[in-house]
Amino acid sequence: MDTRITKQIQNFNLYQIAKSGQCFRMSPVPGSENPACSVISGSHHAIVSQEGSAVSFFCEEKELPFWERYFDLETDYGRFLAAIPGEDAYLQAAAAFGSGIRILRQDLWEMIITFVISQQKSIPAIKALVEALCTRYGTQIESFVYRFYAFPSPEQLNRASLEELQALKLGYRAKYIKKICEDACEGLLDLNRLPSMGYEEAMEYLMRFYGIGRKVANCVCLFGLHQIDAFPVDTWIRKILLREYAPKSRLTASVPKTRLCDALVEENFSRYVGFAGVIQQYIFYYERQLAGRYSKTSD
DNA sequence: TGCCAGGCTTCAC
DNA sequence: GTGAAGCATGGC
Repeated sequence: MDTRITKQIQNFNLYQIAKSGQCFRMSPVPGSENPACSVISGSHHAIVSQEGSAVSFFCEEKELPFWERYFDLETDYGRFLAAIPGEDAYLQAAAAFGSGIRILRQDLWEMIITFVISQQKSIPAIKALVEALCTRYGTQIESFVYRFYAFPSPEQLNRASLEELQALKLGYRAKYIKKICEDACEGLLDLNRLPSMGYEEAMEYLMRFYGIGRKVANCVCLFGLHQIDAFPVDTWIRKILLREYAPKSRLTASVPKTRLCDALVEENFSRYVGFAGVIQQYIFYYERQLAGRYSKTSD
């Protein structure tokens, strides 16, 4: 039994969420009246549309609680926006620009594989590879609207040989994914343990696995475990830190840029206890959207 | 052709 | 412990 529920939600923008680079299976529905997106997470599917603060969820009735949790509807994001100090003009502008972003509560396993894939890839390329994995190894599901492929389980994905993964053009990431699948199937990577861990413990645990470094582990923590103190530093965030937060004297000093970025995150963003990851998403989205205005690199 | 993309592992020092 | 090199692929 499918249903349509409309809710009034503040600080929610479907378009911004879809473009925020945290999810890769959320796509605009062509020809829809209001901005509408098809969203797939794990083996769940919904159509979500928005008109002003009215957000409508089209899904099977029993799935509604899943999507309420997925979009983190219980959290007051206005509180985070209000906590940004006026003296940080860049952050003020970024937060105002992306004030409808939410940190999605996504599937842990899907986040691990997706962000291993994300290394040195553009967002459109990541989407294409994730979709290829789902189509090739995921279970086909008849939704209330159409057919789609669920994200493959560890067991399903582990059926792929290294050669098959390489054939999907995963490049050097293929061997990482193969090993992580083996570890997950053998219980070495215990997906049930991670949700009960704190941020530091989860980071340390995730980084033990082949192909998961600090940035990927942070993304998994933020988007798969809802550890919203996680602050992933990728090439875009690094660019912002060095341009907006590093005085010239520190740029010319002989301190390696990676170390400087660590210090800049600590000095400028550690104050946002309990929502640093939200702040990170604001600046990531802002930077990418502004870059997209001047080039076609942004999807 | 060269650079860049939600980086990581390996290796030399 | 640290920094550079090498890694696959596609888009611009």
